[in-house]
Amino acid sequence: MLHEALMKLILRKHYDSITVQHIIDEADVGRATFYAHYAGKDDLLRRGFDHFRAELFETRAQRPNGDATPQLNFSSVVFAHVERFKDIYRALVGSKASSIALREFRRLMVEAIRPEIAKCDHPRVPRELLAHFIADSIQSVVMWWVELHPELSGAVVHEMFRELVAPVLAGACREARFAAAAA
Amino acid sequence: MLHEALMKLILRKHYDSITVQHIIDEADVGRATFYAHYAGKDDLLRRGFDHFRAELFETRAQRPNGDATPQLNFSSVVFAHVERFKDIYRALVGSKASSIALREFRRLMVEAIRPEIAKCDHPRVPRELLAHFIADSIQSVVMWWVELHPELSGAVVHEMFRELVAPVLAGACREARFAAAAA
DNA sequence: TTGATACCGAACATGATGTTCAGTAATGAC
DNA sequence: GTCATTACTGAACATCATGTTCGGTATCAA
Repeated sequence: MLHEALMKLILRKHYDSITVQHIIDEADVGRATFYAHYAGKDDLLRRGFDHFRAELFETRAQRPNGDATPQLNFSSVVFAHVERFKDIYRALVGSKASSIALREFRRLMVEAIRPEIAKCDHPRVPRELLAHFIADSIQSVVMWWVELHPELSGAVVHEMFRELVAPVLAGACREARFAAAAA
Repeated sequence: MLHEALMKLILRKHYDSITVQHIIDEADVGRATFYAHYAGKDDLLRRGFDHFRAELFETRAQRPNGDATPQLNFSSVVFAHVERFKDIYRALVGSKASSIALREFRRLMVEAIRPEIAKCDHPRVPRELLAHFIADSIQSVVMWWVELHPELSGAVVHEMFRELVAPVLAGACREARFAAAAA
């Protein structure tokens, strides 16, 4: 209920101007109750990403990536998710909440990418940096999408993402180019 | 004086816990005076980037990029700048201020990159997205650097950045690969 | 019936914000 | 040297969100 209330409010007004009072009014919940569960509105927002995490890794589990080629299976799940909550993301980017939301988003992406590129090895770039780089690549495309071109479909933007990232992977992972083009 | 005071404080304590009172005490300035110049501490932080902008575009002006190949001249200036204020950046990333700092940083990068890739044309990705993508690539490498491996030198990290971005440019810009490798 | 658990909501202390205002210091023109 | 302008001072203030406390209520299970 609290998460839903927060999302409703985010669509209605700027995140920074939302107070705990607004949230509990919207959710029809007592003040003490709120603080019994969450440390504050930022905490509430952060924990909202738990749903996304569950969704993401559930899909990952279904499609295990056995071979050495990074297929970035999860990226389509990510773009589908963002498309679903596009309005929320657009509202979050550009508020002070973005430091929380983007940070959480980034953590998730790195976590999801790490196993994908476990077998890769770039000659001159540490694998950890590569993981962060790809994570931020997703974030980059997503931000451009929701902020400047929300009219585009998830599939189209996803394809642009693949175009941009494929050559990077090609430099680090054997046959990554083909894998990226195929999936 | 106010900018210096804020930087001192950022090194000493977490940005989020810094108040306007702290800043004016440190700078030995009256409260009313502060608000006469800045709308708040976030505004002060934001305007701090004006120095960086000046530095960046001054260098750009000195090294005009006449031909069609994006040399990303400015990127070395960026990494030098970050190295100089590494401690500040590290402190900023991970605070709520990062939404402000990163946003401002990103704007600057996009602004600087746009003319560099003016002559480029990716077959399947809009040029504007490419500009944002490269801007965020810088940000990505910088964040990884200051947050996780601050012991590395700017030159080393800069080289990693080139390695990661070169193949992307190669796909969009004629002879970009060579230009990136040379400069 | 009893105990546990969770929720309510008013009240409160705290602390930061941004504004106001009367008074002071410095700069520059005439 | 005087006057006007401009900028700074610092205390006081109203406002507002925060997070906590506490007595009381509802629900559910043993």
